[in-house]
Amino acid sequence: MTDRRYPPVESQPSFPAIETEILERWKNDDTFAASLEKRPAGSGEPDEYVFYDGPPFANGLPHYGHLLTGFVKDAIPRYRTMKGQRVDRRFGWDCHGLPAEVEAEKQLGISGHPEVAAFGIEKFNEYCRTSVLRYTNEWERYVTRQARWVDFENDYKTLDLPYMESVMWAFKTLHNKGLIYEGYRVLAYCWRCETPLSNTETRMDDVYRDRQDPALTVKFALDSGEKILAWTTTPWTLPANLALAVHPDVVYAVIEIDGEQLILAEARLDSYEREFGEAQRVGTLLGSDLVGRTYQPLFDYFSDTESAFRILGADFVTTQDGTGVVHLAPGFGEEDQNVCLEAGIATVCPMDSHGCYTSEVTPWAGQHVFEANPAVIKHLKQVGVVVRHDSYDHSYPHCWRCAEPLVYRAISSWFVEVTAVKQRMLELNQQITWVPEHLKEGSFGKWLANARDWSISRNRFWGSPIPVWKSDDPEYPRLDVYGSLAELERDFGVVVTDLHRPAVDDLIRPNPDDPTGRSMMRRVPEVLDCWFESGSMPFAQVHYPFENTEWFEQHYPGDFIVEYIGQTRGWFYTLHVLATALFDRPAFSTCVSHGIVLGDDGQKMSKSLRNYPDPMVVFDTYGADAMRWYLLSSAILRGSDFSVTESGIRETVRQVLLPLWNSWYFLSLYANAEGTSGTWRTDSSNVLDRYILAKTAQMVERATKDLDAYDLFAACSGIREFLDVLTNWYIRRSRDRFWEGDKDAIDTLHTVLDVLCRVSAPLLPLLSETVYTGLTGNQSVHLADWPSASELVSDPELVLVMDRVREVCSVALSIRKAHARRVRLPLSELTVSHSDAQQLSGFIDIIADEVNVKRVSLSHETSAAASAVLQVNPGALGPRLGGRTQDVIKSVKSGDWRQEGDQIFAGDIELFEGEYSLKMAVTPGAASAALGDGLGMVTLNIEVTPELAAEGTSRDLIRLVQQARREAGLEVSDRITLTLGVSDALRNLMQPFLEELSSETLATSLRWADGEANTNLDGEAIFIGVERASISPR
RNA sequence: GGGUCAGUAGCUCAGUUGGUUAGAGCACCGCCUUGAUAAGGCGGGGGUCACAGGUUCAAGUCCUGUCUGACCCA
Repeated sequence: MTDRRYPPVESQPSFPAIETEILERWKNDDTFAASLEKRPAGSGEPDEYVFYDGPPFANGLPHYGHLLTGFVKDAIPRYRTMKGQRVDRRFGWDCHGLPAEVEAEKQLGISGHPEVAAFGIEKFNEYCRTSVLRYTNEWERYVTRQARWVDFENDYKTLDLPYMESVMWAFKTLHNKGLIYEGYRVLAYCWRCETPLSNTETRMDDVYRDRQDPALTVKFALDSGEKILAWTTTPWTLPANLALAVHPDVVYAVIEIDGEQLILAEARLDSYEREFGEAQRVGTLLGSDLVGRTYQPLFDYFSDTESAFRILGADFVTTQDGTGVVHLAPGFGEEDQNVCLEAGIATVCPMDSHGCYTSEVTPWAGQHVFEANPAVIKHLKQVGVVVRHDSYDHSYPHCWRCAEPLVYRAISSWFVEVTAVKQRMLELNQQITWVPEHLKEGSFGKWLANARDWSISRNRFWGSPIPVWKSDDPEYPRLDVYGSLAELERDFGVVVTDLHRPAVDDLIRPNPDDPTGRSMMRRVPEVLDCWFESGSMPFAQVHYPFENTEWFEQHYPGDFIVEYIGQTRGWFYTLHVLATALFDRPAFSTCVSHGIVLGDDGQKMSKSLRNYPDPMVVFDTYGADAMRWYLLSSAILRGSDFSVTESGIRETVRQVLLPLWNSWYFLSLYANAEGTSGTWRTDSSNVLDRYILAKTAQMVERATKDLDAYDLFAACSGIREFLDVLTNWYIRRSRDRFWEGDKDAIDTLHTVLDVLCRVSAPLLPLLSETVYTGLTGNQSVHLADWPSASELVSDPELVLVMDRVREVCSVALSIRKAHARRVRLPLSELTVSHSDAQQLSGFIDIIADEVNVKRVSLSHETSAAASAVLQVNPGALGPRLGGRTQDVIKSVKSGDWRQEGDQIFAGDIELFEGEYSLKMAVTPGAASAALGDGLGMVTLNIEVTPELAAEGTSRDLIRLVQQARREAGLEVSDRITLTLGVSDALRNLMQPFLEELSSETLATSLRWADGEANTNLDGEAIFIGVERASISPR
């Protein structure tokens, strides 16, 4: 067993090469599957941990945002697995939705509803299907390369028939609960493409362009006698006017001209100078005074509309332009519609899908609304209500496909009545843990509180169908909602194998309520918002409730989801809506929400700006673990945005990966030189060993706490700090012991690295795997158990004392620096003066060695080089003294304090135990420095005797020889013959140190000879010759 | 216009229930070290904690307002 050797470890590793090797091994051994099998599913909590994969939309390659989310989606499940829980991870694909259609249209060179219909819905959808799956292989390649373990074979797709059936079930269940209704929703609409546009589409670049429109100011006759002026840039909407809006707080002027009293915002009077320059001001009103007044409609097409033709109050009214009075046509404006709905005014929309007036607007029926503008204006002028007609330049949205100006139009839509469950959603939100925490009551909570009904239908082709069939004859109305394939089969008599259009549209049957047998039941044409589908993921991925009902009950809500912060309005929200409405439960118990990944210039990542390193290049240059650590240790996991820079990734390699690797290299080097390897042991009595084991235990505790809190940022910091202690203290101070093959040291470092690898496994899965498997010979670190601090050493006192030792050394080195005494130059004595100095007694060898002094003295006396300084403790002082606290602090700072026996006075005020401490300050110029707690100090004897100087020179010489060995390319254990060419004086000076020189440099012989000087010692040019000795005893 | 978050060193960010002299990494400068060495250590400069008020014995921290930025909503 003990003759086991570590595998050879490269001193200068290629991390990408190591990573691909591990990935290959995982693939061959199917380590992921093994890690699942090792944790058999039990009865749900607590031996299972439920992770929901938020489906990406894969119509492009993954970018940093996806990779970051993927790293978190991997790290947390790996951690939970090591903690003993089973974590199934199914990959999910979001397949439906507008991006797929847009991509298909682009590739097919067609655009808009009429063209798609002409092309054929079946062919079009078939194209969408292949298009969305085109990138799946690439995605798998990236995800695998980033070392994310996820089940691709058992993935779920929103286009799968079982998935779609579950979505259908959800729709019907909501309908049965009375939470689905059909209504109107105003959307941006392209009359040429005959399609509504989504928010995303109206926010694309180049959508807003300057355009000149007619601007019309018209008079509405109030029933109270005055006329109120409204302004519009869409005169064609005036026939559909149903109300006017004023701002309740705006001041409106009443003016009189030509016997008419006119009302408009006071702030707008100036801009109507031309028309009303002669008018008399006869009154002033607040908007709130006007609210509720009624007026005569301009047209009589909708004159019997209930509650219409009134003045309403609305906050969005401004006095930036127009008259401060807004004409409302609820069918043609979203705000118009909202205000009107609140006032109980129905939505009318006398425009057909081609943008032409319907027959309701009799004179211009069939005419395109834009073309009808002049006719409408002409008519209004004829009836004498036009006050002004001019033109207006403004930025106006255009269709991004066909560049025609858009209109806003009320579209028939299906809604989920979110407002009915809003209260419950807020309550259930209380059960969710949010990271960062402020999201709960912040963005998410506020968003819930203002939730409006959710429009879930889309006038599109590629998606889950709205499962509603309607009678095509209003004489015999009937509406059927379907919730399963079986129901469809029952009514339509065919086996349904595809729920996509057009197959699903072909399901037609006679209306059972129509005795004439003429009317037919036809599906409504819309498809579902794809967010409805992704929100259905927890149950739809397992085909609930048609299958897996028991499984679902045990795995809902999920334990953990993570996505970027924007999903508070997206996936997080739709999950929560459906969970509340369907199951009266939250969908997830913890949600991590990270920020946005930016380019190296702080701007959004942009291919054209080339402001970020290509992920695959980073994988090939630095490796996936470097990228993972870099992202996971950044503030992005605390919700803020974060710039990815190549230098940052390089820095990660230097600060994290290399130290870990170097520690492993170091251990393997010396253990293998000794012909041995380490074993798990925590019982070394060496203080350094005990210290690092205790530090390791603390590191484990902290990492566990941080990972339990999903604080990957903090977990990374803790490990990094530990790496510093490990490499810059433990290993550096223990070099000699390793050189001597000390088994305690080898076993201890072996044990520490074992634990470190396991703690790092979620955060550096590839590197920790290489080290761990090399170290232990075990199959995988990811099959290991998460370490527990109790496996190690608990010795908080030792940790405290050793940390004090490190501080003493650090202070001593700074004194050397201040007095220009290089470390190779031995000094005679270091004195630590501290009331607790004796606790360092077991460590004086370590200190002496580290700071290169002959002797370390411990003293509890205050050194002459220091003077006492009083420090107050305001925390204790404040409660007793109140307002006088500051006086005391001021006195003490100005030196106005004194000690009388046991009593301490600051000014006139006596201070008591606990309210102050007496500390030491160092006299300037002395070779001493205070310790951090101010209760002690370190003094260095900086006198350099000739003996010490000579010894220092000998150390310089040893170092030069070592350098020469290295330059000669010798192995660490090679013996050498050494040739020195120095002056006689120097040779005499070195005489006492020659034995040490030989043993330190493994010189089997030392020859004095001349030679051309090739280096320099203490200002003297000397020659050093190094040759490999022929016999190597090892 | 409203909301959320943020504003701390040249850059990226920590800063725990208010408490003495506000920290880290990077970058810069200087020094040192080297049998882990194309690595590492020590030290230095660099801060009106965005601004203005307020609460308090005491504010980077709590409150109010303003400004700036990001995101969301309108």
